[in-house]
Amino acid sequence: MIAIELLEKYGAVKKFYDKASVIFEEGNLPTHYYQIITGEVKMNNYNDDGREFIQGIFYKNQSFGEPPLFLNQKYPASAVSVEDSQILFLPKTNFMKMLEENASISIKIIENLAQRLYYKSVMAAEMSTHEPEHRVLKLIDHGIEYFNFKKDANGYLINFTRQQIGDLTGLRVETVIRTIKALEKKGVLKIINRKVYR
Amino acid sequence: MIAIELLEKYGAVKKFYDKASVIFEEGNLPTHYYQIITGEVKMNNYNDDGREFIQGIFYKNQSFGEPPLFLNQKYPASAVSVEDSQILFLPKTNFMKMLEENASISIKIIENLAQRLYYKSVMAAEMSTHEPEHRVLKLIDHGIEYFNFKKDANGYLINFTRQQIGDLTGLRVETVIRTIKALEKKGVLKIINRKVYR
DNA sequence: TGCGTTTTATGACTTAAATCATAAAACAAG
DNA sequence: CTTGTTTTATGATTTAAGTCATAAAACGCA
Repeated sequence: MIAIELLEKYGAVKKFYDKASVIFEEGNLPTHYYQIITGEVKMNNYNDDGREFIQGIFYKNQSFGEPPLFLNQKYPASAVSVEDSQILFLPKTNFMKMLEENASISIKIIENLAQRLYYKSVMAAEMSTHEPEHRVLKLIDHGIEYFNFKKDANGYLINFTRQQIGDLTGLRVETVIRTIKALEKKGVLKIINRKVYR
Repeated sequence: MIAIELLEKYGAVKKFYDKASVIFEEGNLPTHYYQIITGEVKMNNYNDDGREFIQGIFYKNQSFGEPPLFLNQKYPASAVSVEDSQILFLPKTNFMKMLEENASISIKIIENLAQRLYYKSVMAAEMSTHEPEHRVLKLIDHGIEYFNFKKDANGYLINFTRQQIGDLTGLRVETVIRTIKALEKKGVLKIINRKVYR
């Protein structure tokens, strides 16, 4: 997260997105730096037969879509708002200028990329094992650590739908539903009127 | 890649590793920055039933293992030499000092992390589709673009064993062998005395 | 408040990749 | 050169997750 005042100093502007609107699309070249003021954004792919894969979900104060911006490569995935969202836009050239003039920003960006790479590494290893229980549980535990899941008397409320868990882990909804039930039976998580707690 | 002279100026030292030796292990805390002078290094995990997953393979002039170094987190994978290798070691504190004093290094690190994140994103989407032909071909094409595959009259020589392709894509050797044969039959790659060309 | 959509749920069936077994060719080491 | 190991190879069988069908509960919005 970069301070909003600093971004605005370099010319960033706010834009509003209704739920389910496209912010940028897979295959396009990056033109801006994006940071979420309010709302929720997912980055996703669709494969040949229309199946969705969610690369990641981003919340308030998080940025997304930087890697291709730095590499001048096409976006490998699209960005879509999951909720009504307010996004800060900063044109690439201004963003680069800001980086040059504010050395301390670089280390923040490095840490942010490192964090995301860490997540991808862990999930890649999980996804290669093919064991649904592992995959789902790793995702949930990662979510607790890095997303804004709320804790209450029942534990952490996992703020994902079964479908989202499926799209994040490469599993089908039915498999996720059955896996979550199996994990409940094993006592590692709770289902309280359809909501998942850990 | 950071200039060797600069690294040495900050106190980096060379170490030699025989083929198949461990450079650091999953679960340990990072202490150094590592850069390959000669040789080849893989980063890998083993899951509960002993199955290997290769996070990535690194060659001459490439660095590896930075994300946990920046985050102060445990390594999510181990680093093992694939060939006899010469590795440059720079202690973390010196590395951080070097970063502070050489702003231009930061942007290189950012680009490097961005590149790796890009690869992980593409492979994650591929791996979620479950179609072996897709996965194998994406890996091969990525290898051509970013690894040191040599081109000759037959095309690019894919310098991976079937087992390595399996460990990088989450497929079993037998599946990789059959998939490569299928891809050959379709004419998208060639097998010339057991070696794969594209 | 009512209606369409999304989410969760369950059972039956199919299928593609994993597993198991076995072996030949190539390579590496002594 | 011999021997042990790794790599490539192929066929038979198993199995776990995907697919398909169907539906109830919950949610959202008009």
